[in-house]
Amino acid sequence: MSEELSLREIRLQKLARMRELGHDPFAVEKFKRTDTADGLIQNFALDGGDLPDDQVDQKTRISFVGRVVSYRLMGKAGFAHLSDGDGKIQGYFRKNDLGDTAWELYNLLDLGDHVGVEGYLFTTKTGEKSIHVENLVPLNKVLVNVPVTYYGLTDTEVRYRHRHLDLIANQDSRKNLINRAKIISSVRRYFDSQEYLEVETPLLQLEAGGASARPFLTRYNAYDIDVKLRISLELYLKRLLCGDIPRVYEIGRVFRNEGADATHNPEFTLLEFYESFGNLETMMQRVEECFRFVANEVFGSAVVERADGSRIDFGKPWNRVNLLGEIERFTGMTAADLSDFDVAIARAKELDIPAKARAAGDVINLSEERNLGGLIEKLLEVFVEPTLQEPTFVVGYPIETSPLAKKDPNDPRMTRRFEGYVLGREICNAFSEINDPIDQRERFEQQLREAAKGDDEAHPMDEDFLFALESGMPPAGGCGIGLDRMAMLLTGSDHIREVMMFPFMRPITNAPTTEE
RNA sequence: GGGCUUGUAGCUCAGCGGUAGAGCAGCGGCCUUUUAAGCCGUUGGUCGAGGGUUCGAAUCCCUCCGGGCCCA
Repeated sequence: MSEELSLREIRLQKLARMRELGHDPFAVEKFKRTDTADGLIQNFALDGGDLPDDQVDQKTRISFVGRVVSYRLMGKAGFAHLSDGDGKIQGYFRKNDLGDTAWELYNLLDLGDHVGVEGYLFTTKTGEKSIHVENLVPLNKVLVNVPVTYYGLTDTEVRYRHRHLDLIANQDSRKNLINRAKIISSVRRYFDSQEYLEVETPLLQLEAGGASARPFLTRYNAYDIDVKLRISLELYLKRLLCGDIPRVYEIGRVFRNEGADATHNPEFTLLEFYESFGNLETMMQRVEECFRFVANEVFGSAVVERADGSRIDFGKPWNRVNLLGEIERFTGMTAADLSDFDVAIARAKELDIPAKARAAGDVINLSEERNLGGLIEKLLEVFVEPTLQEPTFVVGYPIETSPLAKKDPNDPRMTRRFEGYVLGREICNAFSEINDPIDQRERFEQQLREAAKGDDEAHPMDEDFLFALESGMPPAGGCGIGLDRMAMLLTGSDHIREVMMFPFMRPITNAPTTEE
């Protein structure tokens, strides 16, 4: 073979030679495998199978399919490790046992090719459980280098842009991403087991509501109208409560037109669930049960041990604290101090809150705060959130930032809303849902006033939703959980991209070569 | 949006003003139980892109394009 040939050309020639030999890899449609790699290794041990070579049970023939991840040719015999993704097992190939054709096929293999093998199990001189291959069937031919080397693939950009390579090369990535899928499947099983109905609601909406975020805009040509991609699931799910579906949930993609960082991707997977005749305490129980259920199902224990060695116990109830109480505890600002915006700002200056924020490694600029609710949430974020390492529900959120939550009957400034925190990170948001259509309309009107003042994340008016409330919605609790963040929490991942198969990546404009 | 950091062979990385390197992968040999096989030989690079400084730039400077971390 000419040495000037590219890697691709060399492999195409090998492919051509395989076809000459009557073994076109791409013509093969199926290959029956009897075992997985992990299964073979385990059964091997169960059989007491570490037999010396002369006692090998040649009757137990097995077939296996895998990708070539190592290749050692030694004259007229050779080895190759075959991976089925989750595990790998070594194959031993001998010219005398394979015959001339299969032996040449073995010689034509490259790292990354898929092959089917048939043979029997044996243990090598050095003690590795292996397949003594008697028949070899190439199942494809890779045309580029596949990163199956000892060094693996560490370039994060390549890992995210070409996830299949990451899945081949990195067992840790593979495990995280598979666990993410299992977590979501387990969440679904939990709600199914609790008589919740799983539904799907529209992604294309005329007004994107249910959360504070800017939507993506798109165009519906047939109707000649602008539409928006949803930013939450909330309003349609509550319309189903109005339709007397008492327990309903959706796991779906939502889209928020904002920056991407370690905890944000422009599209992410949201779980929202609503339960008629329940309130925020009901939601707390659901969250506790759901995390316990998922931890047990996916990780085999209510105590989750994360990759970084830390442990979280979902077996016990979450801590419950009052938002204003915690702010007073960590800042000295009392509920009375936080009863009026101007009073609060003056008191914050007295207590030198900005300096305390700097001491905590954060920033509070009092002149940037526009209303009491915003200030309260800022204080929470800077002084309280970092302290919430154990699973904790923080109860009682300001009315200005909670336009869909019922008022607290004991404090008109606050709502019957909580957020759940673990390891200092917000993990869920829940409340007793407003079912008073008059109250809800007033809240929306207040949001319109905020929008007029320049808040581009203020909630839009939604007459169809209000009509549903006027038709009668039972009292209900509702809760949202970002499942990507839940997966980060449970797998110990520090970046949202580690638990999303295909995170959004900025396009490459000066197109570098991705092959050759 | 701001700061720091990073981009060199298919992969993992070194080189940081003086003729682009190593290991692995690839290609040609030898080798019928190897283990990141070994031995001999060998191919492979617009050093992310563009501009500047310099006798000379992967290296120093500027802009841009990606990635990561921190902050907003």
